[in-house]
Amino acid sequence: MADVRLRVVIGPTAAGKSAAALWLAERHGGAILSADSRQIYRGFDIGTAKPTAAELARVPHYGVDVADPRERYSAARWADEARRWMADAVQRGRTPMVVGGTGFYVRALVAPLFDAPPMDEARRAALERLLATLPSHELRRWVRTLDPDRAHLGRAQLLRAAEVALLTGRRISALHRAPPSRPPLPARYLVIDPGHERLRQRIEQRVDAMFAAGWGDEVRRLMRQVPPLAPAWNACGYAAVRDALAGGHDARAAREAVVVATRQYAKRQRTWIRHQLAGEAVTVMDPASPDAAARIEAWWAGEEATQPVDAHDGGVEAGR
RNA sequence: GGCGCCGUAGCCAAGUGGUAAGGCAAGGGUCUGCAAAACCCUCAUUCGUCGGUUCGAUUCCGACCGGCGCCU
Repeated sequence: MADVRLRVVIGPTAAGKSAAALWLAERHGGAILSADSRQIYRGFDIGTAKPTAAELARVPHYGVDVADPRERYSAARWADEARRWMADAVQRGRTPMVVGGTGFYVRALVAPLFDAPPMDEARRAALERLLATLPSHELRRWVRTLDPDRAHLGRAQLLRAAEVALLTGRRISALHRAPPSRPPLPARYLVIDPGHERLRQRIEQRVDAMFAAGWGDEVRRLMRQVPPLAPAWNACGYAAVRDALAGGHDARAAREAVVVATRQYAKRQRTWIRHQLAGEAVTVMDPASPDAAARIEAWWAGEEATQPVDAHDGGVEAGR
C-alpha cells in the first residue's frame, strides 16, 4: 500500500530544494506548495529566488505571489490556505508536495497551531499600539507574570503572549494543552542540505547571480511602490540593497552584507531543522552526491530508510 | 639614512603597573498567528619578537622585526 503521508522537501536557503522538487513534480505529476514566507509577496521576485515563469509553467505552484507586500502574513494563514491548495491540487489530479524553507509554516500545516480564542479587533489594534511603545525588557517583565513560560522568547513572541493573555484572559502556554480543532497531517521530509562549506559557496554564487539578474533595478522599482516599513522588506538582503541604493554605499559592501545576512539565515534554518524535526520521518540528502537522483526517487516512492535528523550533516564536514 | 607614530581575537577597536571593554564576523541554542522575523548563550591564560626594570608589565626601558608618515 502506498505511503500517503504528505511529502515535504525542506532545507536551508540556496541548498537546491527547488531543483529537486521540480524534478520530482515533473516526473510524478506533482504540484508544489511553496512554504516560503517571502515568496508570498508580489513584486519581491529576484531576491527571494522565486520560481521563474518557465518553472511555473512546468509545474503548478501554489503559495507564490499571494500577498501584497504591505500585508502582514502569518503561519496560521498560510496553513489554512495550504489546505485549500492541497485540495485544489488533488482535484486537478496532482500530488501536492510542500517545498520550502520556512519551517514554521510547514509545522503550522502539519501540526496545527492552537485555536486562538476570538479577539475583538478594535481592542487588539489599540493594545498593539500600546505594546509597541514598550521597550523589550519592559515587555518581558510583563510577560513574566502574564505567561511566564513564554518570557524567555523574542520580542515577537512576547507581543503575541501579552496580546493573547490580556485580550482573552488565557495563557498561550495553557492553550497549547488543548488539542487543536484541525487534525494533524502525517508527513515525511526530504532535507536537502549540501553541508556547511558547500552551502556557503552556493550562497555567494546565488547572490552574485541575483545582482546579475537585475536585483538592483527590482529594488529601485520597489522603493517607489512599497513603503519602507512594509513587511516584505524583511526578506534578507532587501534592506541592505535598498540602503546601498539610497545611501550610495559601494556595491561590494552591499554584496557582502547580503551574503552575510543570507548565511545567518541559512544557519538558523539548519538549527531549526536539526532540532524541530527531531523524531520526524526525515531523509537527509546532499544534492551533490552521485546517487542523489536515485535517492530522491526512492524517497518519493517511500522506499528510502529514514534517519535521525541530527545525523544530517555528519560526513559533510569535519570538526563540528 | 634620520625622525615620528603605530603593532591587542578572523576584522574593527578600548584599555590600565596588579592580572584584557565593546562592536562585527563565527559557532551553539530558543521557537505554537509578524519566522528571510524576534530573541538567548559562547568566543584572547593573552596584548609583534627578544631581553631588561619591578613583588608584579599588555601597560615602563632597550634592541630587533613589520606597517604608516615625514624629512634628507
